Amino acid sequence: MKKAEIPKETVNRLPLYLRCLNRILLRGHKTISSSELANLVSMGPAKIRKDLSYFGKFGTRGVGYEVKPLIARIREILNLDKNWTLALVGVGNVGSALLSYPGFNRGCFKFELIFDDDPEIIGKEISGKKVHDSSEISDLVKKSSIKIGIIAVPNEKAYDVADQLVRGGISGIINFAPVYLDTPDGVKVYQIDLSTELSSLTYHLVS
Amino acid sequence: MKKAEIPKETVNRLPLYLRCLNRILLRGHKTISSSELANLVSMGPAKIRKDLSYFGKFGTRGVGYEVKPLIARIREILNLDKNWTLALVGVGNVGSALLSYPGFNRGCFKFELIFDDDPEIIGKEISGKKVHDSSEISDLVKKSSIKIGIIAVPNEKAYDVADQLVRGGISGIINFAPVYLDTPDGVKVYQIDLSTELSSLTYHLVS
DNA sequence: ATCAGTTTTTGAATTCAGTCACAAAACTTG
DNA sequence: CAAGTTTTGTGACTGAATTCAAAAACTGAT
Repeated sequence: MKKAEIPKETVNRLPLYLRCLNRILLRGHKTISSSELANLVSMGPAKIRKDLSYFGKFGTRGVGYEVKPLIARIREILNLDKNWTLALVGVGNVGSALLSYPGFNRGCFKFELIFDDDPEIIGKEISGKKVHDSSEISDLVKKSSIKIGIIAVPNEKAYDVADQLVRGGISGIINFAPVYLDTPDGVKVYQIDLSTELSSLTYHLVS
Repeated sequence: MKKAEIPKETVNRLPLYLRCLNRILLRGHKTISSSELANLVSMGPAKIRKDLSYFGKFGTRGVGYEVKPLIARIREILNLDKNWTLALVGVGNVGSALLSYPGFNRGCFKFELIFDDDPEIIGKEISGKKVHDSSEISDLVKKSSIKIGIIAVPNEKAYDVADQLVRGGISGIINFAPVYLDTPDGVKVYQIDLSTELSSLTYHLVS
């Protein structure tokens, strides 16, 4: 596994680069230099060069980086060249927002199973998928090959949902409920919490 | 400004501590030790002590930290003891989710102005606030004392909205559109991007 | 072909964050 | 009040990430 050598901070920046490179490509540029890219993401060019150097030699000196192969390589490193199916739990405001979210990295993410516990919604179709009862989470997930679950339910219910997802054999969770989930070692949790983001912002905003 | 000495990683963790401490307080605990808190957030206790030590001596040795004063102090450091009013642009799925988001740090965040460009929605009331036309953003924001704007519109429109917010005199933006906004120096942008989070996750999920 | 101008590559130097380990402090118990 | 226990606070250490700078490689022009 060569991966282990790539610093985690670098990995965290890759999706950011990817987003910029895709836009660059759309604009028709074939190459980009580290300092151009650095400008676009408000960083130092040296950091970008170092980051990219961790997984091979991409640039040609005097010219810059070829956009297309660079995109392909980053997607490969992040495993975005594979197809990922998702289970979504909770079709409230957040859940619906996710379902209608347009740019899921060029279709490599797809919602496969959708759950809710509202009898009004269960059985209906949303985005062409039938909504299942939340009590069936572990069963249905187990039968599928889904590796990622997304939790978009009220706080109190998040614990139980996480538990069911884990029992269904999930290996990654994205949790929109602002509570801390205690999961076994093999299961990675990503917490997305608006008030946390807001707090980081207010710290910096006072003159 | 003493702030400058606090490592940014520490600041990033404060909201996390805050969330846990609030829950601890609800459970009726008056004090908490660094190792108890460490367990709750899956970290080493030393890191927590170090973090807290950056802004004063809080704990009493042999006992731990008093929860209430600690919460108060963290809220103060993050400037959460002040009232923050927000401008929300875009009342689609994401926008609605935000409006109905319950725990905005004990009411220190409040949506004051709401905008959209859909004639069907403009003029209507949502959460007790009238929805204004997006073309009025810079004017209305300028007249208000709002410092934070939230962008929850489709990608292409995000640039223009950001521009208007900046002209309205905003100093922080939270952007849910997965595009990079180029703002003047005084304006801080926080990017929230689901596919970025997902990508960080997929990197780690392959055996 | 050579030179000037760019821009990557890469190891070294620096800065920053995290861990460790222990002294000092406060509380508890007899 | 003294001995024992717990837990903080912190300086020294270790390791990771970032920046720096010298060397190498490409382009285009003369």
